[in-house]
Amino acid sequence: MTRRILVTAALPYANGPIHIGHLVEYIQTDIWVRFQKLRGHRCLYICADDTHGTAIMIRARQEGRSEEELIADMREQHVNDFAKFDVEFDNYGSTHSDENRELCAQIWKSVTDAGLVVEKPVEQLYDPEAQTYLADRFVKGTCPNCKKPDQNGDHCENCLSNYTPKELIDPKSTLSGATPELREAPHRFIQLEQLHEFLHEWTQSGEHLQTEIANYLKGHFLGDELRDWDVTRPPAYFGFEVPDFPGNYWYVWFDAPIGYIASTQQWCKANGESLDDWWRSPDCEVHHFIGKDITYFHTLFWPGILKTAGLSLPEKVHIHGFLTVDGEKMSKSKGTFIQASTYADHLNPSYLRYFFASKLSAKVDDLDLNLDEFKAKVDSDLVGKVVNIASRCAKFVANDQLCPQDDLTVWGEQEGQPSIPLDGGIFDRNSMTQADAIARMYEECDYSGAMRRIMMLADEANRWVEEQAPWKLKHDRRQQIAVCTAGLNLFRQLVVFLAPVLPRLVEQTEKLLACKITSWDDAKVELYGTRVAKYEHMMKRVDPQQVEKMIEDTKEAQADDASSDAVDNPYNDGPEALAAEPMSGDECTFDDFMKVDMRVARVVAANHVEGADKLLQLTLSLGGDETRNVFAGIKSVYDPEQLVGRLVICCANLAPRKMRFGLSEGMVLASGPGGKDIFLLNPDDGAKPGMRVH
RNA sequence: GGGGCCGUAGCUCAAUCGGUUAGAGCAGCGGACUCAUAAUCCGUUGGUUGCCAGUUCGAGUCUGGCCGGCCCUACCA
Repeated sequence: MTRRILVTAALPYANGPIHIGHLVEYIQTDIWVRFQKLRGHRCLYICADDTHGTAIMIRARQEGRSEEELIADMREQHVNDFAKFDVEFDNYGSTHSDENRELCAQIWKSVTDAGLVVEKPVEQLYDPEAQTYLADRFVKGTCPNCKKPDQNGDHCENCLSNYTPKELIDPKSTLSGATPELREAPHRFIQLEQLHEFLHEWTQSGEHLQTEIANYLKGHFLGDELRDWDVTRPPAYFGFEVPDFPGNYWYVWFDAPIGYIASTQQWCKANGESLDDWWRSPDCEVHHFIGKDITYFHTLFWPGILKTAGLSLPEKVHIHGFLTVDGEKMSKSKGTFIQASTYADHLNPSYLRYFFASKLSAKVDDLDLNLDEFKAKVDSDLVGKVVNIASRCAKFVANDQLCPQDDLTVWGEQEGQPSIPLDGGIFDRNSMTQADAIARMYEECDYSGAMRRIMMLADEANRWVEEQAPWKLKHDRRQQIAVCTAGLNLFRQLVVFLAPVLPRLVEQTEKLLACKITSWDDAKVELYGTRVAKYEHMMKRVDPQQVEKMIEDTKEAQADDASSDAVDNPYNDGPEALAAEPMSGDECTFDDFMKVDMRVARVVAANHVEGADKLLQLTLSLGGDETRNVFAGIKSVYDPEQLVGRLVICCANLAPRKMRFGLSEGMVLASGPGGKDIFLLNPDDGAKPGMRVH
């Protein structure tokens, strides 16, 4: 039965380039779509740029051009990047389109008519210079709790306390530097709670979501009343004006998912199809692929809206984890924030498609890109196993033809004895049992399982070629061609299995064997008699130098990005630390400095403090009988045992301070923002306790 | 602080409903081969399934606790 399937990947925000983290999703989705198409289903891959919101507005202002210019530019970049990785959309739209404006209006009307919309006043900080309301992340000020300056609008990195931006002392807008004012404006909300029962049922039915996601929603949201969702913003805002609420705009998250439908609409117009066949038909399955960060929107808010508007609910929301590089979150300062274009400048995109496929499962787990593993996997699996089969067979039949069907059969010695296939039945076994098993894994998004199985088959094929040793059959040309024909058929079968992942390998194979691959069932049909082209390498091993260059380029791009006037230094230290804690403007006189008496000290005892979360109690020796009892907030990083005996720097004449746990008679010098990042200062070898620091 | 997910060989991952002696690939080690891109093939080393208890005829799998890691969230979800 032919299915009708509409597939979306999340809309990338038009505020930055595509990086390899994004690509996990677009490649995962692309593989699934290519698989469905290969199976003969009608399948659309729909995506678009997400273009609205304050961030785009601000950026356009900073660049001195219109939002439209900015997003047009960005869209072109995104489309180029995706194309480099063979991510093939049926339509790539934009949320800033006429189609989307109309659909937003229609859906808004449905939601309003259903009685889900209410208006409530909202107090928010307003930047009078930039003339816009400020989201928390656009406000900085002094923490009301610990008085630390330059903290974020909603929480303090120093004392970890939380507050609202209006509690901040001396708040400043990060957009203009102006002091924001507290203003009130009406917002429209969607009362999701009215859909509670439906959402509970839909999310918990076990059909539409991975179990861990269903559990998460149940534990986190569905146990309580669902909060009203604030879906409009007062000016200035870049977005669509709400028709029945003049001067106000839909919040970007209202119109973004509707962009899926708008982009489909564009495709329908271009192809003479009806939108209702894709979004209002029980015969069409809608599948969303998203990252776990936007779970809430796609599993509660979005189904609620679709249900209310009478549109198709997703058959499935496929949620994946984040990409880490070498086990850690991608980080600009570590040079692991690799952009798609930077990767494509140096390495073959097929490598990444295969690597991701080999690591993706149907679970929400994060997936790690370890560059050593990346090289090992690509070299071993793709070059050593799969491509190798072609490489070792094709040259014996180059510019010749594959043998006829009869030559692939080994007849019994005597009349009446059964015949067996030359390959011992490998091809038939694969097409009868393996093809379906692998297809099931693709369908269930268990790509890693599929890749594992395909590699097993590649091993088997290599073993068979080894046994047959076509290179030893020079005396028997006919047999040599027959063996190579069987080998190349095994190879081609594997290429069909890998076709969703490696479209370029498909093209190369089509050229080599002069026969198109258009369907999954091509894996079940052997090829005879076609002409074989001269063999050329289909894929090279990963060049470590290129990997190296990619990382270097990434670091450079980051450095350019961070500070254009930075002094040339080879260490690539990022500006983040300084930015997080700007330098004091006040000058310190020599006398001021001399007032602080810093000494080398040895930790002679260190203990946990009962009842204290962050403190350790240290006994410092300044040599002789001179000791200091000091409480230091370094428990999160240091164990008492590892501290005893080591040298530290302490401020010896700090006024003693009574603390809850006792008297602290000094301060141990350390650096870092706190939390897991605390670094004790220590003197070089040779220093003696009691020495003064000048 | 609240919640979720995870922990299996050096690395990446399997293991159906709880069911035989926990399996693969890579890396390592020993050999073979030389058609193939230092590719391939054969053999082999390697695990107290994070720890402790419980349920069971039987636990990697179920329950409780502990340890460790990751993530979300902390009233714009």
